[in-house]
Parts: sequence; C-alpha cells; structure tokens
Amino acid sequence: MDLFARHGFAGTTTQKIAQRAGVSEALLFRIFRNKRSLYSAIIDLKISETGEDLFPHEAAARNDDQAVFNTIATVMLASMERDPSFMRLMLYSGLERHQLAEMVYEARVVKLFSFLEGYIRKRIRQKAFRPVRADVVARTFVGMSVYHMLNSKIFGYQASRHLDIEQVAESFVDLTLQGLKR
Amino acid sequence: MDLFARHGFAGTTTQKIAQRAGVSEALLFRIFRNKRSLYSAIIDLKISETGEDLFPHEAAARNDDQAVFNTIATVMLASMERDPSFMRLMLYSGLERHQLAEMVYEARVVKLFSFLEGYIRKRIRQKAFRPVRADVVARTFVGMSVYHMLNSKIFGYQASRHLDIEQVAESFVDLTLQGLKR
DNA sequence: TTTAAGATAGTAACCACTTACTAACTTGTT
DNA sequence: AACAAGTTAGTAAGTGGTTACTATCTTAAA
Repeated sequence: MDLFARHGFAGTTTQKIAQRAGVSEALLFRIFRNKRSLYSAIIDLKISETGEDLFPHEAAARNDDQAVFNTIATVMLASMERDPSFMRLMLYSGLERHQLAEMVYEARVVKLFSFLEGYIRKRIRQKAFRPVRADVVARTFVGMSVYHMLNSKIFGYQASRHLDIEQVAESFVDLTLQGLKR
Repeated sequence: MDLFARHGFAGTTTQKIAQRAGVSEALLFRIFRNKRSLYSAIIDLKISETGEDLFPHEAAARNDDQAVFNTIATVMLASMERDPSFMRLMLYSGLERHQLAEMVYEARVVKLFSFLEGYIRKRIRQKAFRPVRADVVARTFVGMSVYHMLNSKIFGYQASRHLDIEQVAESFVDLTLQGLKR
C-alpha cells in the first residue's frame, strides 16, 4: 500500500513489494493472479477500512449549519492529515485511469457531494440560505479541504505556520456560511 | 509531453517517445543526457509557454472585486479546460516528487496566492471586506477552480450538465464575495 | 500421504542507454 | 569554383540490468 501510494502503479515493482513484505515474489503470484489484482485488492481494502460515518446526519436534521459543515471539513482534513497515502493512491489511480478509482469516487465522494447538496437545497427551501447553485457550492466546500491537503501533502506548500486543522476548518466553514447567508 | 501527461514519468518509456516523435531512440539520447532531462525540458517548455498574464493588476487597482476574482477563476478554468495535460503533468510531478514541480509551484501557484492574498488584505484594510484569514481565503478561491477541474478532467465527474465555465466561475466568485462582504 | 505455504532459480520481454556507423550539410582554404 | 575537414542529424543493432511472471523444488503440518 505504501509503495503504490508513494510511486504509483507503474513506479512500483513486484520485487520491491515482495522485499517489503518479507516474502518471495513467487508467493505474491501464488496469492494474486497478477500485479494489477494485487493493486486492486489494496484499493479494495483501503475503501473498506475508511469509516463510513463522515456524514453528520443528526446535525443536518437539527439544521445546525455550523456543525454540518464543520464536521465534514474537520473529518476530511484530519483523515488526510493522519494518512495521506489514501489521497495519493486515489490521485495516482485517477491519473492512471484505473476503474477502481472511479468506484471509490462513485461510492464515497459523489455520495458526500449529494449529501451536502441535499442539505444546502433543504436550507434554501427553508429560506435559511440564499438561492445558490447547491451542487456547485457542495463540491466547492468539499474541494476546500482536498485542495488544502493537496497543497500541503503533495506539493509541500506549508500554509502559514501555527495554523492547525481546526483553524483551517473554521475558516472554510466561516467563509462558506457567510457566503450562503441571506 | 502528451505521453508524460498521460502516463507519468515511470509509465512512459523512451521507446514510445521515440516512436511518437518519429525518430530513433538513439537521437533522443543524443539530444538529452537521459530520460529525466528530456522530462525536465518538457516541463520547462510548458512553463515558459503558459502566459504570465493571469494577474488582473488593473482590476485590482480599481478595486473591482468582481473583475479580480472573475478573471482569475475564468482564466484558470479555461486554460485547464483547453489543455488538461499541464494539470496532469503537475499532479504526476508532485506525486513523483520531481523538483521541477516545486519550481513551477513556487513560480506560478504561490505567486498567485500572494497576489490574491495581498488584494484581500488591502480590501480588508479598506473596510470593504470583513476581517478574514486572507491567506486561507486566497488559497481556497484558487482551489475552487483546481478542484473543479480535478473532478472533471481526472476523475471524470461530470458536474450538472449545461453548466459552462462562465457559470461555474460566477458561482465561485459569488460565493466568495458574499463570504467576504461586511 | 496429502496438502498447503513457502522458496530457488529461472524466463522472455522490456527497460534506459550506448556503440559504431552513415549521409548530409558548413566552412575555411586554395 | 573546388574540395578537404569538420560538424550535425540521423540510424541499426546492440548492452547489461530489470520486469512481471512461472516451473519446480522444499518443508512442515494434518
């Protein structure tokens, strides 16, 4: 997993995988048909182990805007901060055009978009938010956290020091909610 | 360029490059010391050919918020839409840890952050914007366009149909300016 | 005795890169 | 103008090392 996240599919050799796992290459090919199915198994595992409970359903039911947006941003930022390898894996998969990336995308990311879009749409109906393109705003908000971590973890851009995840999340939420307020 | 953008450094072979260029592999190695320096030359070229005039200096001088933000979003979205290979190249470079990616980053992206951050800071001083973290907001705004294109070009996520670049840019600007207004 | 878990030692294809060569073009001298 | 001398642009045919993958052997437990 670490090797694929670091070097991508093409950049990772079965030899290095075997070495790192402390077994022979032959054993790898006894267990997995080929390199690609080993890779797929890793992505499958990564998907299954990421907790599904990113969605703040109860806060959404309470119409607690602050909590809804803050939870999403904080959970996303924290999980990418804790383990950037999933993000790297996904980026590589997207660039290298593996179908599995699409599956994850469909299963997790698009679902999150829909959840947020639905919430925003509801709040617009309730006249709590002004009428905006709910789908664009939902994606934009999710994108804030992703882009922040892309900068920090992939391109090594260190945002202003002494600025932790909670503060960043707060800025995202603050900007977004101000932008949505009537 | 197209091959590196499509398959990354590790995924592109010198044989395929030569084939595509219609020359022999030997000629490649006569002109470039090795595969890496060929890659560097390509990134250098890509950098030099991207127009520097993304920065709406005059709109900033006029304090035309709408124009400042709209120009940045529109130019970024349009250039990535027209030629996604630069984005792919940059993402691969970041993931594969080439120093050149950092150089581009430093030269172009960070400069854009600084420009926008400076503008936002000025407008806060002028009491036109409320006091926010200018650096975070600047990065966030740039990130909206990047993330939008990441979704669309890398992960194949088609945002709501019949929604063109101008409309997306407008949503970004609208949300951001509303969020910044006092 | 069977079977599973593992290793050794390959294999053909492919990788970045080199050698050794030719043909075409410049250039300076007569 | 003629032409040797040198340079440039190009290639065919390799090189050794690496790659994904395999055929076959070894060991230990049931």
